[in-house]
Amino acid sequence: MSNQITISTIATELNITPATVSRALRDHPKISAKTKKSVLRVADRLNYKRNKIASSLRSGKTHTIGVIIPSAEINFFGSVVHGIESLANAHGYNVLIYQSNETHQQEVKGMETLIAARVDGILVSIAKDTTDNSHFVEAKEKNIPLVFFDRANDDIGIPSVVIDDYRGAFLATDHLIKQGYKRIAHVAGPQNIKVFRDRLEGYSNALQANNMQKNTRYIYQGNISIESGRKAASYFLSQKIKPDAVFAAEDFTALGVIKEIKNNKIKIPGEFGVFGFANELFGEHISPTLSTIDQQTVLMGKEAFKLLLQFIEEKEVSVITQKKIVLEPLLIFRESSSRKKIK
Amino acid sequence: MSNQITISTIATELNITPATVSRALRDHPKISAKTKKSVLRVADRLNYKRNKIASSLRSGKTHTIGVIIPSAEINFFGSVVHGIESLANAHGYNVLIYQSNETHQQEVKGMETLIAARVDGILVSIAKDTTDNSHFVEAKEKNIPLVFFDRANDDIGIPSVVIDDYRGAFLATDHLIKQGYKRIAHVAGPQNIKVFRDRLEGYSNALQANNMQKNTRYIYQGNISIESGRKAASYFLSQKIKPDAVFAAEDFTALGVIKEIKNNKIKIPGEFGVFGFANELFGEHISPTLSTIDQQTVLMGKEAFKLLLQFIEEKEVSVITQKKIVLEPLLIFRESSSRKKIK
DNA sequence: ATGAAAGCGCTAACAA
DNA sequence: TTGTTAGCGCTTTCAT
Repeated sequence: MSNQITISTIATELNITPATVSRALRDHPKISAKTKKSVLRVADRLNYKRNKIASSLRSGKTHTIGVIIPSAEINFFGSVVHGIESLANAHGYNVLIYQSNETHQQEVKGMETLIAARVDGILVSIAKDTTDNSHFVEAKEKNIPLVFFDRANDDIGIPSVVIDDYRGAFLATDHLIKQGYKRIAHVAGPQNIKVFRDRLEGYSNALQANNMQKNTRYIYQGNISIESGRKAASYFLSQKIKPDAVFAAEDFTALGVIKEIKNNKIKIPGEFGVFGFANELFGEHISPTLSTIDQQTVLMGKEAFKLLLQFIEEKEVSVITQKKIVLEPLLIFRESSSRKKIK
Repeated sequence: MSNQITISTIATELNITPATVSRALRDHPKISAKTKKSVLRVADRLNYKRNKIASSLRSGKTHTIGVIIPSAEINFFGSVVHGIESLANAHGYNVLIYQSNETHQQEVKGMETLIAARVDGILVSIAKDTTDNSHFVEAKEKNIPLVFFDRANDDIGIPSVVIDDYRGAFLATDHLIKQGYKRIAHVAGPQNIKVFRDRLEGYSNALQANNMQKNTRYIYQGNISIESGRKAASYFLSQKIKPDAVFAAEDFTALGVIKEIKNNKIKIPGEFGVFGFANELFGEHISPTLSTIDQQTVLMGKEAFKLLLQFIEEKEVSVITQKKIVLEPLLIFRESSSRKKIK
């Protein structure tokens, strides 16, 4: 820790000034090739490493971005972070992670912490609990580059990268209908999160587009868990006219549905169809394999970073402020949604 | 970004010096309660936030730790990061993530980047490809607090938090034997990673402890994938005297084994037993449900951070340098390893 | 209990 | 093309 090599060390050794060393090190155009070479040589020999803290203090740029996710334990976010990180590192940026644990309070704290750390920009996937958006609005007013991914809010002029949840839901529902299922039910996710509202809407409109009646008793309000999938299935089966298929807002819910339906000795697929959403890993390993929708997580992370980088590099943040990147949902057709039982 | 509130702003307003403000803000004992109160009040009113960059530059502490993981996309690491982060934030530390993508080269780059970012300490889970440890040794020599988790190296005097892979493997194998399986095979993981060597050893010793003969034809060198599990199973089934159970070094491998064995119309459990390792999410949702070993990921993350924090706070890094925390593997008995077929 | 002054290491305007 | 000088905002001796 002692005896740090600084630009002064190099300057002294070469009988030039620290400023020249600094310029040479950053390949400043007005420094002679000769000086650059000798500086680089000495720097290399002494194994000099620029002190980024000092550099940040002076330049005001930390080359660090912050990422706020609900939880690193959720596969989806780990995967998006993977995408963010890979591109960020390639561009010389570090990534600070902060978990909101789905609470508004920790999300606010995360914003404060990251801003206090003087990150150059922040990527956020909004917590389930968040209804008050003032912490985002404030950041925006402070001109801190901010981009949402997946869980976005379109109402406060902050750009985002999302997938087309509406379209994914529409296509999944439509697929079930085309397979010949007649009474499609839906297990919805928390409606304060936009992605789940969109999925519900996609489901509804697909019914409508196929001249099928929307039945409120075929919509169950779930909460992203195996258990709520089970409950939804029980509820559906308790009705006089039972649904014969379910589009679940999310894979774990779909899994719960499958378990409960199988418990009742109803055959999936054939007698009953199921479609999920998220392409969780387990989907292709359960029986029946789960039809679902891939959200292009790694790509989403990369696009989010790219968009943020534009904001960081633009002087006028406001210019591209309404930008929104919508990725295609990729439908994955497996056994659970087909009409014929695949053995 | 302009017009930042600094300690000078507060100082001017109160007609005191920045030094006093700085002290008051950090609750320095020799500052009068009255001064503290007024400083705090003004700071609050102006919404002052300490500039951590400047603070770091001056004090030499960034209150940031770095974490190097093979990939954020792997569930296990996401979960450990979750543990690290939760405790780090509670202690006022930020967490910088770096992914090695299992390559030695990126791991070295990660160390350099994090050191350049002046993190206060680094947590590492070693990349699959890494055989040369000089980048760790150098960090140690520079007195940079360093702690390994899960993928550790015991030979270079760096503390670590791991689970007892040997014991987990021993108990899993022993369990299969106690269930009545007679010819237990093993699908090993990459032997340059210590955890997999330990698991192989635990397997071997469990056989020995039960007076069962070790048979090299019952050991298949896999590489942590479904595919290698399938290949291992085919290989085992091709033998004259076939194994009747498999302890797989990892869950995905176990899944591949199960798929292949089922393909051959052999009943699991009953005719064939399978035990995995890692407690991946899918294990409880496949059929048969997978017996496996939980690695206490979140706890591991927390313990790793705690240990690192000790190092950061100790002046003499060398004192506790040989510390090693070994967590208990938690065996999870499900259907795949029982002797009677559970319907 | 507070002030004065120096400086962490780097960058950037201005000069030369 | 290079040097001079002045900080970025904070912390920390050393005085008082």
